Amino acid sequence: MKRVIYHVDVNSAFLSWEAVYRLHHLGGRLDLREIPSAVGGDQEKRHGIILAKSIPAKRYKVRTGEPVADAKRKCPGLVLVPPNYELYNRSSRALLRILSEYTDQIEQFSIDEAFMDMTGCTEDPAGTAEKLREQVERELGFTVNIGVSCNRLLAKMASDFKKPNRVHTLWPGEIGEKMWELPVRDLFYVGHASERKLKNLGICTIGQLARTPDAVLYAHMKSHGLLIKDYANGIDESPVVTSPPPNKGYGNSLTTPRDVTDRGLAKLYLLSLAETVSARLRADGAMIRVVEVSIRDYDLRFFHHQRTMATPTDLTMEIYGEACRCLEELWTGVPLRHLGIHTTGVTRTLERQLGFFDAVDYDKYRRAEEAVDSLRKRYGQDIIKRGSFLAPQGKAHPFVDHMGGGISREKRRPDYSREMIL
DNA sequence: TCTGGGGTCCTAGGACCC
DNA sequence: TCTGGGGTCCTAGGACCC
Repeated sequence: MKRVIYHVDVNSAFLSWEAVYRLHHLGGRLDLREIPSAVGGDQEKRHGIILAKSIPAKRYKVRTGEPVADAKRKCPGLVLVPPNYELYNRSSRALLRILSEYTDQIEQFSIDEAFMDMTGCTEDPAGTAEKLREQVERELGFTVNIGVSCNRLLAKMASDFKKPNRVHTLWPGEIGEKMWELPVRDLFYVGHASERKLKNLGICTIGQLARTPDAVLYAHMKSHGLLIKDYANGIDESPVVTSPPPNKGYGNSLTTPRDVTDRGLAKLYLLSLAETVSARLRADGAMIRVVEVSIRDYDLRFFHHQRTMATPTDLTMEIYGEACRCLEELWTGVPLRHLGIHTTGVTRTLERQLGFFDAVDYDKYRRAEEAVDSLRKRYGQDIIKRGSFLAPQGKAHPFVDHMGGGISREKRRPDYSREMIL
């Protein structure tokens, strides 16, 4: 049977969701989608990047991921609104509910994108996609593009054609006419670095890439060159995966409101990060052996350093301790604007092998941290705070809420990264 | 008016073992 | 003493995605 795959992509997702919310719940008349506008982080907190923009803003060359300051320079009248991740999660779930009326073979690819395997579900793939597109607009008030083809790659490429509120097909027979003329940068998995290498080889369009000999691509780009050549020819056998694979790693990071030069403050940030990371590990029944600390300095230079532990752990204090040792070995004391903890080497067996010289009474600490987890789950993140996060006068420590979320690819899981534990 | 935060995968070199 | 080859693990760095 011929495969039928849809890729559903919410048009200007965060911005559309803000626009609909303001129209329906705040009784406003202004539709953010019709004026130059964007969702952006707080410049004061140094989170100032564009997370989504309206189509009118796009005409001013405002780009997702660029600094808010740059966007304002290009488009002085730009209306900026702060992000509201809770709203986006709700909107995303509402979309998924409608998609699930058409098939249960759904892969949520990010908060605003999903693949659907519609094989055997429709005699008229494009027509059914039109019905779905109309239903989303009618019931939810925002619009989607739907790409229709026989595999994920082509469906994804098709959904990126003319926007908004459109259905496009990209069957194998249409590749030459609809995809090969596009600049190579538009191809999935061709980023900045690949574009530059390809340009040096005289390859500017997807069609040129499709015809380049394997040996040339392998010599310059190794296996990635062969992957994108397959994509340029519309070749992709990957299945629609309905449940996300288990995490290979867990990490959190934050940009600090001011450069950090004080070791004590840096370690306090690490403790906060260790708490959020290890709470996610415990919630997932995962343990890790490798702790990595990453830093970005005032000059935006990036460094990281990792250590491997003898025994897997999910304890805040062990991860924090290892993170501190990483920081000591890594940091020369240059002012920092960003810190992160990433853990890898995941094990999912809950039994911990007790080392003979295990210094920590694991079970005792584990029970204590689990108790805090469940209190926070029931009564909110603020129910318990560490003493070290409180300033001497009993005032809260001058931290900001650092788990901002973002242009997230995160799948539906307990959403610890959104909440700040401080 | 300087550029967030969450991931995955690949490559390459060195250590270490057989 | 000098010569191998293959495998795994660890670490760092880079590229890509949303």
